[in-house]
Amino acid sequence: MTVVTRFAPSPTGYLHIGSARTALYNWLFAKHHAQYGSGGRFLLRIEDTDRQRSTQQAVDAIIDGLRWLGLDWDGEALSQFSRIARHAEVAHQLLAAGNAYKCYCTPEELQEMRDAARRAGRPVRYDGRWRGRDPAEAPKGVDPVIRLKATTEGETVIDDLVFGHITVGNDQLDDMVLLRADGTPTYMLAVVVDDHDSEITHIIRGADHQRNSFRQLQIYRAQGWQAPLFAHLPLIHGADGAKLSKRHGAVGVETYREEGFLPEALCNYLLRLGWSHGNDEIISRDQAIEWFGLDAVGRSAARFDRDKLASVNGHYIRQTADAALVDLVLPRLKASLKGGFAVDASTRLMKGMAELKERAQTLVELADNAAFYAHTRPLPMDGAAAKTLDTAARSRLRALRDRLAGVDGWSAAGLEKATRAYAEGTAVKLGQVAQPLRAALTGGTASPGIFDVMEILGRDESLGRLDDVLAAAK
RNA sequence: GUCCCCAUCGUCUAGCGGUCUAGGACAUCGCCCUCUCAAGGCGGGAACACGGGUUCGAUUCCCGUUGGGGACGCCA
Repeated sequence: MTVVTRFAPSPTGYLHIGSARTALYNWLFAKHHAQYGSGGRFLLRIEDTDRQRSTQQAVDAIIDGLRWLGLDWDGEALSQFSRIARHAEVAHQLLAAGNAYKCYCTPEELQEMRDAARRAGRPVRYDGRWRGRDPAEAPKGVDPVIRLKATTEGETVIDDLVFGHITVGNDQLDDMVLLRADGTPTYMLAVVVDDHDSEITHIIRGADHQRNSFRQLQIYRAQGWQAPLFAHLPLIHGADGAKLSKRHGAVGVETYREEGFLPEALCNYLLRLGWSHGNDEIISRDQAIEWFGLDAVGRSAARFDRDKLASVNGHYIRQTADAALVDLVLPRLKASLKGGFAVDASTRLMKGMAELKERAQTLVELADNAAFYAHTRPLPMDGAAAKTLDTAARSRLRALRDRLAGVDGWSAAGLEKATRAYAEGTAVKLGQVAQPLRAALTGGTASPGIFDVMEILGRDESLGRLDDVLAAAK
């Protein structure tokens, strides 16, 4: 049997980090079955029936996010809105079959009903007052909604692929609205119809949909349709243990992209957040496809830990080819350095990347650390660097300057040798010379090995930067 | 309030009755390396929520308590 999964986001303006994980799991599940089972497809459907919220930009944000993460879908993305006629058709079938009925309650009446229930400590739900009522009693001028005539006795059980048996009494499920007064379908109806028509076999979605699944199951039953299998994913929480939302800060995938996280790293982190394969932490996409299964998905909610994400990102940065990192970092540097962007920045970055990438957890950090390579003279000094360049340090640099200038070939090894010889000759620790050098050449107090830096900068640039500092001292 | 679900280090997790004096990763602390910062190596501290069962034996199974989360829309 071919597995068919889907990701069905509603366009809210960004791809939520939790939705991204849901998409990833659906994608992996389908890919796994495509490669190691008897077939798998992953579909994308945009739940855009709420016309107010659904803008093209919001849809684009989701699609961009998925593309960036490398989660491709089979076929065209389906617009749920394009299928409202079909949804209405099913609602009317349900009505004709006696599995649904018209309800003439006004929104105010429903609100009162809920308030009263809450006050009395009763469960808050529709009391079914139009369930058996004669439509002849319908009030004038009120357009009815169509509600499902839900089963009231017994219980509904889901054999959840991650939670196991979950049960709810049918008396807990009320007669939900299928078709609004204006004739448009509700989410509850549209999802079921679309999932059925698309022949979805596995619905993998957040645990916040658990209750919806029970209710939707009743629609499948009423239509005599075979229901798909359900797998609910524990939610991702913020540091405070509550469902991850805007108030927790960055919640959209594109924010992480801007903050310099690699898509592979984000996917790896998200994969491990709620799913495990023994003690494996860094898992390639191919391995993930091979190993992924719903049985290893955890059942408790996980807190989003940015530090761990950053650590994983650091791993991926170190794994990424130098040239690719240069391409990623160059635009960031051009934007931040503006006019101070040196012509041979790209060449220097390429040479220095191997050492640079050991020292960064994000592309933002990488760009910051690489800025001294890309900057034109004179280099700006940060506070600590300026402090390092005190009178004593400057005089040492002045003495060292010509020795360096005399080094044949300007290689890191030769420069180091000359510097060490100078330090030994003047009974000064290497650090007392190397740190001022670092400050003068990079404008900071932390950098890759300073002799490598000098080699990459080249003789003219290095000496020039040194002279800038020495001249400023006069 | 009603219903559903969850429960191992600070965090993510391994564990699927005895292999547990509970393993890994992130974070944290210390040491090594060292021209700085990283990376890397070594090491330390840190958890089975509680109470009952079941069993020869429970982190693992069952029940309860406590704690936490989610859902209760003519939103999706």
